[in-house]
Amino acid sequence: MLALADCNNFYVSCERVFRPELENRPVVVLSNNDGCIIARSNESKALGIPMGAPVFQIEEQLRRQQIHIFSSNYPLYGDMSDRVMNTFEASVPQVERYSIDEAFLELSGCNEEERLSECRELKARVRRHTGIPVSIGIAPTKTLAKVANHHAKRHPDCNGVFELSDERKRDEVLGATGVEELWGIGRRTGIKLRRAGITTALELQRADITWVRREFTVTGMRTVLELRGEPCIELETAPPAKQTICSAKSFGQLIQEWDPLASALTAYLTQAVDKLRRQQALTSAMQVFAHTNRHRRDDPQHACSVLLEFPPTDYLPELARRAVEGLRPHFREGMRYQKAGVLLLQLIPRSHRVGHLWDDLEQLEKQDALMSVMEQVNRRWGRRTLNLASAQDTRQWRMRQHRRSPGYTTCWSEIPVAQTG
DNA sequence: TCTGGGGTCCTAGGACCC
DNA sequence: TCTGGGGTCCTAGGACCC
Repeated sequence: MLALADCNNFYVSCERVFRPELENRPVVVLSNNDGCIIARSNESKALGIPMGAPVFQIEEQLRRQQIHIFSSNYPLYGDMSDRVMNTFEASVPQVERYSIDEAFLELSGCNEEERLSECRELKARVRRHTGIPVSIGIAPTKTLAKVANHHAKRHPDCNGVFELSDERKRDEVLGATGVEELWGIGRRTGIKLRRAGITTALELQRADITWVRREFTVTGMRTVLELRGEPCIELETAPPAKQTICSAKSFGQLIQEWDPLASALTAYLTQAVDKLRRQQALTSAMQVFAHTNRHRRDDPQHACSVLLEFPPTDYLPELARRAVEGLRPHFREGMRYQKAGVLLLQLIPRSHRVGHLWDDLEQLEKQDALMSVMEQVNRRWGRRTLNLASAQDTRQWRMRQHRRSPGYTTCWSEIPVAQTG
C-alpha cells in the first residue's frame, strides 16, 4: 500500500519554524523577484488571497489584512526538505522524493489499522524532528493517494491522516471530488471532460476506457485505471538522471546593455553546471536565450535564442565562453531584456566520455582539478565564494528580495542565536 | 515600477530505411 | 485509375506537475 506525504503549506511552514509567533497568523511567500504569491498559510487562503496573484495587484489587500510577507528563501526550503525526507527514509521501507514538499511512501502495515497508526506516528516524528506539519493519504495507487491526501487536509476530523482503500468509501470520496482536482488532469483536460459531461472523479472512473484512451491518450487512461485501484504509475525510488538541466531567471530590473546580461548568463550557467556535475554528467549541447518582458505591451519585443553544440564537457569556463559568444550576435542594443537562461542538453554520464587520440588528457585533468577545487571552496566557505569574474557584478540583475528571511540553517553567519535570562 | 522557475511525458508528422 | 508495409529517429508543440 502506498502513501502520499505532503508538507502543509511548505514554504510558509519553513518560515514559521523560526518565527513561531506567526503561527495562526496570515502569511504568504513570494516568487523570485517578489513577483507573485506562491505559498499561502490557511489564514491567508481564508482571507481570499489567490494563488499566483501578482503582488502589485493585491498590495492594498495584503496591507489592509496585515498579512505577513516573505520573499522566497530556496536554500532554507531545500535544507528543510532534506530533513523531512531523511525522516521518511529512516521510517518506511521505500521512499520516492516526488517534489520539494511531497514524497510517495511504501508502507509496511498489513491492514488499515496498522497503516493508520504507522502514519500517525510518522507525522508526529516529522513534526518533532523538523517542526514541519505534514498530511498523509493512504491508497493502493498514486492517483488515489493524492485524493486521500486532499481529503486528509480538508477534513479536520482525520487529524491529517486518511486511508482510501475500502471500495465504498473510495467511490463516495471520488463522487465528491471535482474531475479537475485530480492529479494529471489540468485546466485544458478538465474543460474537455466537463464538455463531455464528466464532472466528478467517480464519473471519470466509470467512463468507457477505450473512449478515454482515444480522447485523452494513454496518460488519461492511466488516470482512470489508477482511480479503479489498478496501479499504473510505479514508485521511483532512484530518480532517473535528468535529460536536460535548465537555469533561467528574470532579472531584478530590466537590462539594456550587453555586459550585465552576459554577467547574469554566466551566473545562471554556473548554477546549471553545478547541477550537471552533481549528477556526474557531461553536456554536449546548450540552448542560450534571452527575451524582453511580454507583459509590457508598449515596449518593443525581442526574443533571441541560439543552439550550440560541442564535444561533451562540464568545464564551466569553456561553457561560459561559448554561451556568451554564442548569444552576443543576437543581442539587440536598446531592447529592455527581462529574462535569460541556459538549457544543458544531450547529457551523458561522465563515465561514458569517449576519449580521442587527439584529446589533451593533461588539459582535461587540469580542468577537472580546477572545478573540484572551486566546489570544495564553495562548500566550505559558502556559495559563490569562488566564482567566474564575469558573474561577480550582480548589481544590475540581482533578484529583488526585500523580505527575505535569514539562512537559518544554510549560512554560518545567519544561524539563530539563543539567549537566556 | 511590479506578473516564478524547473522539469517530464506524449503525440503527430516528416525524413529516411529496407 | 493505380500508388506496400513496416520500422526508426527526430522535432515541435501541447499538456501537465510542483
